[in-house]
Formats: sequence, C-alpha cells, structure tokens
Amino acid sequence: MSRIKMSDVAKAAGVSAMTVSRALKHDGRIAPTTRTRILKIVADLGYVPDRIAGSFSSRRSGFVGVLVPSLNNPHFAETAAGLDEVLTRGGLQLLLGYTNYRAEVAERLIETMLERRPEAMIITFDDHTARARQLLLNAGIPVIEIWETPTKPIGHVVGFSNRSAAAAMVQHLIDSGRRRIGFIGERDDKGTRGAERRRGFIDALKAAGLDPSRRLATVAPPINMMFGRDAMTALLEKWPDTDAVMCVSDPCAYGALTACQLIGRRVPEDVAVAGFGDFEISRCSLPSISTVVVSGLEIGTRAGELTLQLLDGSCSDQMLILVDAYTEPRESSKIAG
Amino acid sequence: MSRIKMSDVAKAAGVSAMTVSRALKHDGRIAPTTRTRILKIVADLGYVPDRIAGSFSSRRSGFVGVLVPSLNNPHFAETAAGLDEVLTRGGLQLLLGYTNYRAEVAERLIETMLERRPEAMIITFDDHTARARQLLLNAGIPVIEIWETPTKPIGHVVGFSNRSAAAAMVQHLIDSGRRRIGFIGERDDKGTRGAERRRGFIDALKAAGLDPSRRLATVAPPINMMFGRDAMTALLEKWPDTDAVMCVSDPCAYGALTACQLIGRRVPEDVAVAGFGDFEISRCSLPSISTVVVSGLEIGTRAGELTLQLLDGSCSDQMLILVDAYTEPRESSKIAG
DNA sequence: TTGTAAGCGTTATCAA
DNA sequence: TTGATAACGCTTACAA
Repeated sequence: MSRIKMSDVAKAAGVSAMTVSRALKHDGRIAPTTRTRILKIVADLGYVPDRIAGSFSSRRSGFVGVLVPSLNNPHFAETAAGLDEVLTRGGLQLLLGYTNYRAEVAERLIETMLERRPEAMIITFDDHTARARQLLLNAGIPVIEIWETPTKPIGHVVGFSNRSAAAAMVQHLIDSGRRRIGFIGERDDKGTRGAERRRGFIDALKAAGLDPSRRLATVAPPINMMFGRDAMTALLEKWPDTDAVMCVSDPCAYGALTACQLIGRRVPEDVAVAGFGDFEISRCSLPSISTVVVSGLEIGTRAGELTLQLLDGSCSDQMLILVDAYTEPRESSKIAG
Repeated sequence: MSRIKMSDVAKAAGVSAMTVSRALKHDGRIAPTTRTRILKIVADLGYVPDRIAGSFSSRRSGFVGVLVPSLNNPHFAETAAGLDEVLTRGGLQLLLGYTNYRAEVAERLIETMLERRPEAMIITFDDHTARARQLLLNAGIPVIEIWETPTKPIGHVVGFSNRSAAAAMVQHLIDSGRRRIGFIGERDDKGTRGAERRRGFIDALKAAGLDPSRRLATVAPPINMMFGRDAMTALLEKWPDTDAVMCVSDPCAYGALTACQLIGRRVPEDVAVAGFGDFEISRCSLPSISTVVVSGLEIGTRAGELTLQLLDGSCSDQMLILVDAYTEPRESSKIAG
C-alpha cells in the first residue's frame, strides 16, 4: 500500500496536480465546483498531503520553535497554550522543546530546531550560551524572548521585569510591618528569572535600610514544594526571628507555609509568606498565599500575535512588549493583629 | 544573505555533496581525515543542514507525534519528558499536541500531524472520533495508546487500568472503616480516564454492598483545586454523613481537603480523602493525601522504548505493556481513633 | 480558471 | 572511500 499522492488525486479528478494543490489550499483561483469535486475525491481516497514535500517546495516550514525551561510548570504550559492558540490560527505549528533549565540543552535544542527551518523562534529568557545566541542571530528569522526584559535582547521581547515585580512584593511585606525578611531561592541561578527575583528582594530591602542577607538557596531550579518546606525549616533554624519570607515561586511558598504550620509558627501572625506566579495552590491553600500575578497565557498570546505580525510584515521594528505583573496580597501576608 | 547549503560546504571542502552528507551523518564509510576537515568547514561557515530537504529525500521525518489532553498537568508533562528523553536518544523529535480534552481537537491534531509524516503516533487514551481512529489506522505507522488499557486498542498500549486502580483505592477506604463514601469526578467524561475511575469507584462499593450513589460531577475536565473545594462543599451539604471521598485526581482532592478544613470537618478523623495520581500537592499537604501512585515518566519512557523497537523492527507483535499503579495510604485516610 | 515546467536541498543507489 | 545521478512530492512562476 504505497501512499496516495497528489498526482493520484489529480488523475482521479481528471485535473492537474496544481489544481488539486489549489483546491486544498483554499486558493481563490479555482472554480468552486472543481474544488468541491476534488475535495470529495481527497476524502474518498483518504489522501493526506505531504507537508514535508510542500514545505520543501515552498520553503515555508510552517513551524515556530518554542523553548521553555520545563513543561511541568503551569506558567510555561499556559504560555505554550497561548502561543499554540494564536499561531494555529495563523496556520503555524509549534515545535516545542524544554531545556530543563540547562543552557547546554537549550543550545542543542536551538540547533536541532533550526534544522527544521522554523519561521520564528520564541525562547524563554534564561542563561544562554554564546553559541546559542549566535545561532539565533544567524538564523535570519524573528526571535522573541519571553518572561523577562533582558538588558541585551537577542531580538524582540514579550515579558516583564522579574526584579521589579519581586521588589514590589517585598515592599508589600515591608508595608505590612515586617522587618526581618528572608528569601528562598534557587542555587546556580545565574542569568535566570529566579536570580532577577532575588535581586529584586535585595533591592527592596536595601532601599528600606533592612538586612537582605537572610537568603537560602540550596537546590537547583526548579524548586518544588518539599524543598520549599526544607528550606523554610532551615531558614527558621538559622534566623529564628524571621517575620516574613519571600519565595522564588508559589510551590516553594506553599512548602514554606507547611513548614511554618508543622513547626507551629502562625501564618500570617508570626510569619508572612509570599510567593511568585499565581499558581493554583497559592489561591487555594489555607491561608491563601500572597503572590505576584503574571499571566503566562497573556505572554503566550502576545508573543504569538507579535510573531504573526513579524511574519506578515506588518511590524518591522524591534519590539518590546511589557505585560503586567502585580502584587496580589492574600491572607498569608495580612497585617498581624 | 542566502542560506548556505550542502553544496557550498562541498565546494569549500573540495568534495561532493554526498561526502558532506556522510560526514554529517557519522556514516562509517568516510575517511576520518575527510570527516574532520569537513566538520571544521561546516562550523566555520555556520552551515545548518536543512532537515526538510533531508526528510523529503530520505522519506524519514524524524518526528514522533504525541497527543496529550493537556500540557498543564504534571502527569502528561512527565510522560512527554520521558518520551522526549528516550526518543531523542533514538534521533527522533517530539511533535507535541494537546487536545484540551476534546475529541474534535484531537482529530484535527492527528490530521495535521500526519501531514508531517511522523514515524509513529503516541496518543493518550480518550474519547476519539471514528475518523481519528481511521486516520491513525490508515497512516501505516505504529500507534501507541497510553495511560489506559483500552478494550479495543488502535495499536499498541502502554498503560494501566484506571478502573482497577481506583477500585483498589476505594477498597482501601472501605478497609479503613469508611462506609458512606462519595466520589467527585468530571462531567461529560464519556470515554475518558476519569470515567474509568468512576466505574472503579462503583465497582468497589457494589462489591462491598455499599451505596455508590454519592457522586458529584459538575465541571468538565480538567477539574481543579477550587472546583474540588466547591464540589466537596456541595457533597457534604447533600450527604452530610459522608465519611470518605474519592476524588478523580489529587488537585481535586486537595480542594476537597480544604473544603473540610473550612467547614470544620477533621481529616481523617471525620472524613477520609483520597486522590489519584501522586501529584506533588498530595505528598506535601497537611495532612498528606492518600493517592494512587502512577508514574507518568515511566509511561513515557516505556512508550518511547517501545516506539524505538517498533521502528527498528526488533518488535513486531501487538504490544500491551502494563505499568504499575498502586494505592499509597497517607494521613488523609488514616483509621480514625 | 487551469496547466506546464522547473526546481526546492538532500539522500539512495549504483558505479568508480 | 568517494562521486554522479536520479529521485523525493509538492509549489512557484508563468503561460494559456
């Protein structure tokens, strides 16, 4: 059973392959009757067009390469979903890869993806190798970095300042009367979003004349709930009078919350807990956890829309699109008393 | 700046394109010195092979199509990660799509993916349309269904019985002394894994001579924490003497747990709570939530390995690979007393 | 509205 | 170990 090809359909319809191609493509320049007749034959024969041949011929792969640190993270899953929704409408398909938060994996993925001739590349801000940057620059396609506003962007940007957003949350903790504030982050976070959040923490404390040294960072990204619990336990052992903790992400914050509950520290009366990212758990936990709300979905849809504009030529400047990221106070940082 | 092609590299190296192709392919039949010389030129020129042309010529896309209901679910994220790891080793690339738990989306995705000529398709068990089945059967490539053991499989299977696994968990609740057991599931779950779990719930209660009618299913999949909370609240209103609840998934169970805590029902003393899937939250919550442990990663790696075997011809039978799914009792179903 | 011809960049195949 | 040639199945560009 050798595969049916376009010429087989053409033969059956008594037309040329080109006409079949037009019928399939919703190309205006075809008689409606011809089109319906061909589509019927396509269905009857079970013809499946070969996009490899099509892409090869048209030199348009129909792919957009997307790189995220992890799929197992609602943020990036939502970003991917947003991208997918918009790009599918534009007739483009996602080629999704995840780096596991490792620069060398990202480099390898970029290389592999570029062989598929994506029409654009969308990559999550992170610590990229020089070669990865070079590959992207040489590719001659739009590159969009997301989830941060890099100081030296590769191409376009759809993101926000993790540093400012984290600083704003820490300021909220200060405003709620906390003075001995700790931070739980990730080890080896050079060039990552987590490092930016840590910087924001330090910014805010320094600006308020407070001590920014209560920091713990024992595990490599991604930090999870149990690590958050362990880290909070350790932090409270090392600095027992800590009255608030800023966590690099919500799952980590939930872990920290449970650490307090196990030890018998009341949240928010004794210790305030704050997270980052508005994960489901921070809304549903008891108490609910104050967090920085940022919409992964919006980042995805905005980046997708920008991609479409860049590809259809309706946008030619280097773009910097800022998405909103704001502090949402919840029960875990209620003012004591 | 027109793209560098293989013939440019060949010219620079003073060899034929075919020799460059061999050098790039780690093909044995090339002189090592020639190979290193060519690879150097490839690097210097920044040549990126065009896999579209390569695939077209070799009639091997290097793709494996993978369909999951959602990316925003640690189960499927882990399955994708496991698949990716194994298939990458085999020189294959994932073409990932998510159905949003909708059969018509799955059908469209299958159609789109098949145009890319994947070498195999791996799809999560769910309610598929007849046309989707037909497309897969006609594709002439290995098809692997995962995450369930279908009664009439399309091709190969790597999964477990959601029904038996759920029944075993409910039996555990019965063994712990519970008699008035409820179930929180999803609405419109025809042909899904959630429906199988519901059947398992009914099986176990009927076998024990207990009433299986305390069931609530108000939202479409995927059910989340907040829906779990709402559903549990409603369930306890409708059947106040309920002494245990089986939830279709862990996030739902966590929501149910918080509903109990908000209402003032003690878990596990007054009500036992059980989930499904061993999500992080069920390990880290207070109390921890009894769950059915099943490894999404294992499903992914096993399916990946099977794919490689099917493609290299070292396996030709129709395969049914069962992965383990077992009840893990935790604090939320401790025997009262 | 439809058809013809050429060619997209690589690899299979066979020959040297 | 290397090279020449012929596909691969479609679309572009132009002609009719």
